[in-house]
Amino acid sequence: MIREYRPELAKFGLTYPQFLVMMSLWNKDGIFIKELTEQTLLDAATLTAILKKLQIKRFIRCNKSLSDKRAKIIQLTKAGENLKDKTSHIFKNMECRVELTSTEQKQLINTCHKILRRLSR
Amino acid sequence: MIREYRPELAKFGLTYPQFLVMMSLWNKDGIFIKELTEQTLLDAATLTAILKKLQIKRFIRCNKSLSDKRAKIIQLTKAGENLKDKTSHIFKNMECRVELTSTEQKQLINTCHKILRRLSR
DNA sequence: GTCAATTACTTTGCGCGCATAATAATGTTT
DNA sequence: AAACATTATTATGCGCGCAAAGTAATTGAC
Repeated sequence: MIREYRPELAKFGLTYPQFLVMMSLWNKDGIFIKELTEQTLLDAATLTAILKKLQIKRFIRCNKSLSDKRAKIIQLTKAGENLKDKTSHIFKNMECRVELTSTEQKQLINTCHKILRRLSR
Repeated sequence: MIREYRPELAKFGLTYPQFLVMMSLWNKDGIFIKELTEQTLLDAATLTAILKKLQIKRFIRCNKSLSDKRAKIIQLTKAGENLKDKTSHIFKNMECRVELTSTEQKQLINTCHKILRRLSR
């Protein structure tokens, strides 16, 4: 599925993991990297690299937090915000191509969560 | 799941993709890289790199085919064959940890195949 | 038989994914 | 207040995963 996302996302200069981060920020802007690792399940080291790329593309800004100087606050730029509507069709199209019933979708997500839970204890 | 396989596989000097290739060869030895790409769903370029590593570790041998000098035949060494029994517990342990009922397993595999089929047309 | 198209594989290059270790700021003990 | 542990993030290094381009051998068309 990630491979299939590639050509469409490439039109907006994004890879799938970068898209994941953007989706997380569209859902909640101005958060710490810590929170991003929880939302995306991406590793902190991986995120550092991805955020660097998104910064170069001017989709996000990273500033040191004043309350905790270790932490960084990740914020969308105007261009980053605008990307949300421009890319909203991509997920819908994939959902359509994959053609799972809502029951199948729920079952799949449910099974994956079950596996994750059992492995992480 | 791949991450969880890592520590156990590392004891035998294998990564998960390398293990995938070995499993394929345990199932059918002496095949072309072409057939390995179909069995493992790994890219040919990716396989080239993985096979190089397995060769260095002396688990496989690669020889040019006589009937078609473009193709390479991949064969298990004795050490490679022996690894099969030594590692047979690894998959079983994972199955046990994940604890899916056989219905859930079938559903999951079925759904994944469905997605693959629909994306590749 | 010759030449173009196809096929099997390799090379290169980039972006993760993650283990490990480092750095710097914050919390906690004593 | 000093020493230690913890936390947030970054740096380093290796192994894929895969697109794109390259090489060599084989097949197919004429």
